Amino acid sequence: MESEAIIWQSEWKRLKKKLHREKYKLTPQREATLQVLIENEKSHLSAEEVYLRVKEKAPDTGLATVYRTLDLLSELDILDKINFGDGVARYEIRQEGAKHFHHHLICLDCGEVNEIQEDLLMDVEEKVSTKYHFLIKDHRLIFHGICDSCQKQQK
Amino acid sequence: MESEAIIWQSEWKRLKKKLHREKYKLTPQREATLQVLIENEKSHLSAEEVYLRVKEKAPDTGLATVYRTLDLLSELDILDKINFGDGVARYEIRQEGAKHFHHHLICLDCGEVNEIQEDLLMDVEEKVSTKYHFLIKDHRLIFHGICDSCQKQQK
DNA sequence: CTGATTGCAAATATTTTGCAGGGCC
DNA sequence: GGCCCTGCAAAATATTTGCAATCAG
Repeated sequence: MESEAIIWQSEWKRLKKKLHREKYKLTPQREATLQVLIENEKSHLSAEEVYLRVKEKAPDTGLATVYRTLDLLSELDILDKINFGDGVARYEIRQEGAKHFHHHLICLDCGEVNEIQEDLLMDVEEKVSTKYHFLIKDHRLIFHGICDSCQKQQK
Repeated sequence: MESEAIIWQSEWKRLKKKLHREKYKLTPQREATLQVLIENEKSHLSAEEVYLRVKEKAPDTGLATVYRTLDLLSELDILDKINFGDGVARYEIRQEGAKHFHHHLICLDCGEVNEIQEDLLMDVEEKVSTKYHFLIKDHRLIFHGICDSCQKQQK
């Protein structure tokens, strides 16, 4: 789809600019890592998985560098580092626009992770920050349960 | 406080019964682990931290056993295993009554973890399960931000 | 008694760090 | 040249597993 290519390009430019602005170099390894993350926007890749895909594009890349890059990109808020509780950190490109939150539905049956894109927590955040005087910067909301298709299969 | 002792005792009995019902043996190691978890209900201990406290009560306990016990107790829904994203699993006694949820406020400054006890997500869960046909079993909600006292210090 | 449970040590898994070398400005 | 960045190997951290010995029921 052409429009996807365009979106992809503008996303790409935005991120390159951001790196540049922060005085970090755009090395082939970082480029490959960013590409992988953009291409797998919905996949919640682990560091190891990112590494394997990066190696396809830039075979000499070391695992340590991938870790360092993922760290760096998280620092810059280009990535979100998430932890679903399985002991592996996962990474995904942060959506543009600070308040564009999304949440995760994890199926206890098939293990699939789905995203939902609404910000459901406006009211809740309001309540929490007033009541507990807590200045909210970010939130993580994960639902564990049974996904639609697994429910159907169980019948 | 006398009432605390009574609460503690009834909690203790309930858990012993649960283990027995499921045909698991109540070994000194498991007893010590449970005690530690009850005594530190609010502390979000890591496996290592549980281990250190268990050793005070039962010095010959091995770390592997603590891991195995924590796993077992999580299986039985006696504990919740939580992951705040720092690479360490943490454990806490599950409150009696399935729907007594609580959430966590993590301060990005001092690292303190506070709990809030309301169930804020009734409406949100309603929305999600209808809209995505997702059968919710549990949820995790974590807020990252700046706690009250750190906000004051920054002024 | 007998299988469940344990401690210990070794194995895994994940992530971080030290360091010497390479490349960009 | 100076410094950022890299790969590699080793270290650090967190957790799991194999196995012979032990213990709870």
